[in-house]
Amino acid sequence: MIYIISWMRYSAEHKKETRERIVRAASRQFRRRGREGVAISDLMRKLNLTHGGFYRHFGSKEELFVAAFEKGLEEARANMKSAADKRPGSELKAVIEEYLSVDHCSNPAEGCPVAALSSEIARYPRAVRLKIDRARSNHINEVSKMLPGKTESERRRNAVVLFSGMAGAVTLARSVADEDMRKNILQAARQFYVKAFGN
Amino acid sequence: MIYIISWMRYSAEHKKETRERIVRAASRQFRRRGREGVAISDLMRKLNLTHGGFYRHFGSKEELFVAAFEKGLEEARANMKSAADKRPGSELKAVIEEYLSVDHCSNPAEGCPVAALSSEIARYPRAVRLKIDRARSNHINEVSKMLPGKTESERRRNAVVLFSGMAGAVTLARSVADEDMRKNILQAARQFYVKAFGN
DNA sequence: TGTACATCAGTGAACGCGCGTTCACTGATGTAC
DNA sequence: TGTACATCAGTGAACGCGCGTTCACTGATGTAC
Repeated sequence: MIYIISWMRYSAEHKKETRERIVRAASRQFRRRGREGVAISDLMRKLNLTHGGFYRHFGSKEELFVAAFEKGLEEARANMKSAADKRPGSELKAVIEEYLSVDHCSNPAEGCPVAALSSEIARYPRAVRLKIDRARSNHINEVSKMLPGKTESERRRNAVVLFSGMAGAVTLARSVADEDMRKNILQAARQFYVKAFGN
Repeated sequence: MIYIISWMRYSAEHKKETRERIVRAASRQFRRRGREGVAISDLMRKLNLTHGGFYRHFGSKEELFVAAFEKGLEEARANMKSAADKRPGSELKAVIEEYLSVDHCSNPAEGCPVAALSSEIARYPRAVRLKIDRARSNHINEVSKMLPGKTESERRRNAVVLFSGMAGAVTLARSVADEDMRKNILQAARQFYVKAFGN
């Protein structure tokens, strides 16, 4: 790692790549620990950088958060796509079962940023939330293509209901200490949403 | 307020009442601002007390949080009961519509603590989460009495799915900056959950 | 009944710590000449 | 082609602030005598 940095230092692509590395790491950390739980200096140290350089890439922690949230949505869509591709003919069912899996529940860092971060986003300044609105609207548009419904707006409504509901179930399960209870929550939700939406 | 304190000072009931006032205020503040967003000194100042006295009532902020969460669940049940009582014959429908109302969405401080706090609880130490498990299990027991289902465990599963799903919808709506979008989310969820569960 | 004393809720200064942000500095690079 | 210079990603000390927690102190109360 260190030698990669040193022979790449100051190359044309270098800054973009560093920024990218910061966003990727931040996206995972924020989903795992929440915004307050991630310190810029820890984040930079994990990338073999020091905290001072952060401000060559971002104006503030807030700006990083927004970029990280967007990156998280992209990753989430990629995960869904790979789950769907594995079960042609039951794509939506596959996505639901993957979203409500023990694996997704136990690994928030690689999971859906809406499930991990919505309740704190609700308390952020309006300017931040407006940027997140845009990223999320786009995400819903993409995701709603999988959903049943005659019109686009009906598919969007279905996507919002399904994904917010599943996010609620995963968030509740994550907050539960008892493992059996956690599994029961996920299983009950899986059964319900597959019946309500799954093909 | 101040003279109430002074003539009650050191009376037998006084300590219990002060503790109660702290829990009640904390419960609202935590739901509104999250755990990190509430400072002990601000909280005490609002009650015309100073921060030093806090530790005569609680061992730590964590201990207060657990008590505040329990108080929040009690308040949430009281709200549900009052919504249900207003519409005999459609109790569950009334509760669903109240939970997914713009009013509940706009007032987290007086709302459901599961919707407001679950995602941060997921990151708390296990000891805290175990205490919250107990309070929440009891809450689910109470709430599941309203739910359809032949057996108690079926009613509990339904309660978990319904309330986690609604909590997810309210949390998502709260995180959205655009007001129309927020209303659309709540309305779509209301329609869906009333159809799926409401009587 | 009156007085000395222990109790303890509440006060407010102080401590320690973490963290976002700033800033003077470094040194490798590309460019102007 | 070689040299002086501007650029700018990255460094690490320092600043300022907020906050949880501690602690010596206050003073009203109930109690022992």
